[in-house]
Amino acid sequence: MRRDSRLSRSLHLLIHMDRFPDPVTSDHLAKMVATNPVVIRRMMQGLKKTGLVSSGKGHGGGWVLAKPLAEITLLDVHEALGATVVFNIGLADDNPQCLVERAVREKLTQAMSEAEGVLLQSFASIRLSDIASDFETQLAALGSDQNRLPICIPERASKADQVD
Amino acid sequence: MRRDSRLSRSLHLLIHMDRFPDPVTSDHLAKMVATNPVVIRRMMQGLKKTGLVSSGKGHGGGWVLAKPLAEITLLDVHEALGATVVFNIGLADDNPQCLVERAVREKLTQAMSEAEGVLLQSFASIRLSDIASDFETQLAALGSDQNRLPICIPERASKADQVD
DNA sequence: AATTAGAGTAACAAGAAAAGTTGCATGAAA
DNA sequence: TTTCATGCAACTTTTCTTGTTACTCTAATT
Repeated sequence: MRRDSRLSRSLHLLIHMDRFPDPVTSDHLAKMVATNPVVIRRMMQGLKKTGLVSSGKGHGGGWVLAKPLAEITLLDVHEALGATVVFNIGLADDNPQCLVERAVREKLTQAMSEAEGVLLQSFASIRLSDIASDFETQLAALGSDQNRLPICIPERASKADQVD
Repeated sequence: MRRDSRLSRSLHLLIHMDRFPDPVTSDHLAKMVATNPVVIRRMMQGLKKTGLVSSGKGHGGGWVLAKPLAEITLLDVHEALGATVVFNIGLADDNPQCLVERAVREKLTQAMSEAEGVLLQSFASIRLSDIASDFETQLAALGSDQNRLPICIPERASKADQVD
């Protein structure tokens, strides 16, 4: 089953953007997650509308965070993406007049909205800075053995620090 | 986004089957939910394997419940369908060596498995008989005004009670 | 025995949704 | 004025689910 990986992807990219001094282009972001720049732009539109990021055109343009990571929760990103549907389980509407079907829908709706509430509450309680510090901890644990390149390769490819 | 409506559909059908004296054919069930008999058979295979229903071939064959509704929970049906994926939210695997991506995956996995636990626990606590009695209550509330046909039309089309 | 009615199953077609791609317009900096 | 970037629309590709067809096997009825 095909799942929406935009939340996961944008969290990943937003944290990388925070570590970058300059605006990051869609091209650059696309390479980090092995996709096409247009896919990135499409995904970022929602984040821009809700004020999580901003974009600049032309020379030196690209994407920057509009808020510090500590002021962005997973719920903010989730909602900004317009990801309305959390569950993969759907309510059949095969025979709308049937009271049996309605009773089924009602019970399933109850159960699912309870669980959705739990998920969204978790999301609301997690800030991007929490994830970033998890990352820093892991990175520090690796010590100076940086040969493993434990981050996205394009992260180092800023103008000041060209790779290859 | 396309959601899996098999859970909803099979609950609906299982409750109708319970109200039927005889085995119900795939054809009959298919008409109730406006689909093809093969789709029904496919869906029922899992339920059969886990002993929720049984099937008979040939004349007078069809599907019957193998257990009373009170001994079947939503979780039983959910698992029997092999519906492993509960969420529509996926974990990107764009750059597996990246520690940022890993930190994101870890946090999302935590949040999602907590919510999944809540959902499955709800499912475990709801028996099909609970839904059936909700339905009976609604049906009784309608009184004798049965002209609205508040159930699937093919429900009445048993041999003993032919319609049209 | 022949017929009819059903499940079981494999292979294929249709549909839908997300992801990816291309091309071009627009705007900003060099 | 050229270059580099986003913005956007249209199209293609991919992938998954659902639906469909055709056939086999089995059991009851006639």
